[in-house]
Amino acid sequence: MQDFFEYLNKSVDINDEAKSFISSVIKIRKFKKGDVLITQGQSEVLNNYFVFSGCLRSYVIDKDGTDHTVQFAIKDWWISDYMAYYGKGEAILNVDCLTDCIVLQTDISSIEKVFDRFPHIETFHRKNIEKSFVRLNKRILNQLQLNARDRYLNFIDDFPKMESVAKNYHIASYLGITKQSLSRIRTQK
Amino acid sequence: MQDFFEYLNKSVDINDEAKSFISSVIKIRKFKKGDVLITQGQSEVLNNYFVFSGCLRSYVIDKDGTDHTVQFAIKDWWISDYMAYYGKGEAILNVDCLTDCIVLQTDISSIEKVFDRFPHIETFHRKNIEKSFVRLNKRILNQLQLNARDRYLNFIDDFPKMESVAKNYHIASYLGITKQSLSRIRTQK
DNA sequence: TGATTTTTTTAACATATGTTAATTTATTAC
DNA sequence: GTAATAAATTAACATATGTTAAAAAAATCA
Repeated sequence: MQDFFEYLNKSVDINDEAKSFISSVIKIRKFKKGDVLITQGQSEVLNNYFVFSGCLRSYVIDKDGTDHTVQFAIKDWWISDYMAYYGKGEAILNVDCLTDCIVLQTDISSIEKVFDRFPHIETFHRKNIEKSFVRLNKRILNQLQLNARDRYLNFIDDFPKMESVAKNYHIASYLGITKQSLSRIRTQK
Repeated sequence: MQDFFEYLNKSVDINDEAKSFISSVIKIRKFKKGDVLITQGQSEVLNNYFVFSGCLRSYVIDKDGTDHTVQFAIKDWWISDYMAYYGKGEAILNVDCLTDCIVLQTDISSIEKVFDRFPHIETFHRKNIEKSFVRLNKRILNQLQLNARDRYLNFIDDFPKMESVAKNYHIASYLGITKQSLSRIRTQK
């Protein structure tokens, strides 16, 4: 929990009142490798997760059984199915643990209350989501202009730690190629 | 200008003080078809544009001269190079007019002041960007799991008006395919 | 440690999409 | 309205990536 306030404190002043209010609405949860936090098709997604340790992944399994990775998350990252969480529909994605994980669980209605009471925390969040938006813009651009090999090189550059924790086929699924193609790329690197 | 307050008023209460402050920091601008608002490589991007009428496009031209479209914008949409605008670097994208346009021009420092003085407007913006974030998540997912034909069908579904105003090759460049491929898809639809 | 399961690699072949170039159609300018 | 220019289509061929299947390597487990 202290970890979380340290993370917040890097960018925003959190007084005791905010601390105690936040503490009262969040929850630390521990998961095992393979545990599932969100399942595609579930009626709603109310939680957003902040990662203390471990690695999680959000992805969809399509009608052919192929999976497509939207996001990985490690320490200090947030993860959820944001299409359902912000968009208020049923879950499109699965979120599960690639390793044992410790996460902080927030729920949307409490977080909105936090924003209401502490506008500077809303500002902090707003700037974070602006950054996330920028990251996605860059990813779209990558997807549009780079071939598989360059996307891969980019990926290991952007997420150097990811190669050791995610499987080959997880990364392939993030890049939008098959594991065989990634293997091809990897050997002739 | 009145149009803009109507747009805001749909989602947020704007009192006279807010109105006059906002009026003092925004600017209506008219552009001709082909006019350029942002050029890739320019040292910074300080403006975000709200469209009253017409159609604009943001895109990058890569080293081979191929262009890749990030976004189209029509009435009531915002457009800029958000990687540079929020990310504070040099412009990665071009933004120009596909038709004659009337836009409202905002600049980032003034908008931050608006947010400071009127927190409910920041909330409004925050929710908007959450929605944009959701849209990009969906686009990533489309790009990962659909073939060119399905992406195209999706596109005309999402942006039914776009086909009449954007060129074939603009749409192709948004979908991540060549104009020839789109032509192929279109005829055998 | 050895057996089983999972993951990665390899290879032959298939397919979607890209490339080049020519032709047709539509748009713009005089 | 005609000429000039821009855009869209078509076709032959090229290439990146997908598919299927098998083999090799690595990880897990009893």
